[in-house]
Amino acid sequence: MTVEPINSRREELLRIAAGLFAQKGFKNTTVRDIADASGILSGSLYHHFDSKESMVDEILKTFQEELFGQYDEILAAADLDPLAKLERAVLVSFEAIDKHRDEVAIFQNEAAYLLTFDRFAYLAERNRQSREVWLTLLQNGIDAGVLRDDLDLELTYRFIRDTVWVAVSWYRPGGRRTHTEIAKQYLSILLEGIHHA
Amino acid sequence: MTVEPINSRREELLRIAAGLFAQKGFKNTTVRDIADASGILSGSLYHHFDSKESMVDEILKTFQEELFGQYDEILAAADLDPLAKLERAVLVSFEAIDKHRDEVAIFQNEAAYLLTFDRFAYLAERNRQSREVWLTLLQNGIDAGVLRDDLDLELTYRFIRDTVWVAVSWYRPGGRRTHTEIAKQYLSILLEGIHHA
DNA sequence: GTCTATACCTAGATAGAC
DNA sequence: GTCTATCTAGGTATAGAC
Repeated sequence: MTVEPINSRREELLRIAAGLFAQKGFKNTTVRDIADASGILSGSLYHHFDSKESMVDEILKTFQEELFGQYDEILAAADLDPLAKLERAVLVSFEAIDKHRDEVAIFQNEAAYLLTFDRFAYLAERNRQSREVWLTLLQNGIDAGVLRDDLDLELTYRFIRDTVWVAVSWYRPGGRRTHTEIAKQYLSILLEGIHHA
Repeated sequence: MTVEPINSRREELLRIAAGLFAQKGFKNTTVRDIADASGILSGSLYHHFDSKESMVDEILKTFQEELFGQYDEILAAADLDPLAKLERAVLVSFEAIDKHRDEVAIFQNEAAYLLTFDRFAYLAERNRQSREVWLTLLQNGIDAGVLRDDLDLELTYRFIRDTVWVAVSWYRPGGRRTHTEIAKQYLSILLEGIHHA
């Protein structure tokens, strides 16, 4: 006996829209595309949503609340040392790429464009927050003496951020390697380098 | 005394278009945007170019010929050992980000979309070629014993490719660090890792 | 080489019937 | 909750005057 959530149709439509936004881009996905993929006509979409913008807004907000909640937990975890926290943050990010591929791709590819609209100003705040998280993790590692202190912190942060999220452009679930395996190889390169010891 | 090339107006228009394509995306840049930025009306653009597609086509082709020419030189260089070749390829790539920021950004952000048109099929060929270059450089390093042999080659290739090119999203000439400084820090992380020795 | 004027199409969105 | 029908804006591209 399944309890049918009151908004299941709405969520289904958002799931379909997210797939298209991720694949073709927000601007390049028409409301007719979304309607076609959903088996209805474009006009009918407006019974569920105000606009195309509202759809992508809801998709991103829901996803980001979950992700940043996880980062907060890691930062607050009393039982993890700085290195373990950094590793955990990378693992959690790859988990997000696995579980919420469309949402990550939309945020990666469309944020710059969406930021030109007032209603998406909160995306800039999320970017700041993300920077805070990684910089804190790195600085704690340096202070504890486990991370190199001769590197430019800002560059290192960008290096990590970019390598993690850009993986969404090629990662596919069910591929040769699980997201955990990929995360571990990434961490190995990031921490130890590819130079032979 | 300057020799005015016969096509300078055409190149000027392409330069302006490239800036807009890089900043706003190909689809999201209208021919009216390009005309406005050039101080002419949209209809006048068609005196110089067949279509918007032709413009981006010419921008990408010109850039890629130069870049892949440089990679070929590195691969063929008899006086460089495997590690030096890898370093040189990274440096050349960051140089491209500095000198041809718009073109790199367009290739990074728009290739997936453009590939849906037949006329841009050559972009897939360039991707294959790029993969060949990095895989060869890495394999040569492993064979020579200077690079770790316990990593997934394909993942390592993607790691390098992504970290290098994604820098175009934040690098700005005249910033705190030159492209050469950035390339060297990147190489330091890539080769030695961020873990304290 | 650029402008004027415009054809033609596709986009997001709305109103009211069912 | 979906369909029919349609409005309006804005997009690419063209033709011919200047």
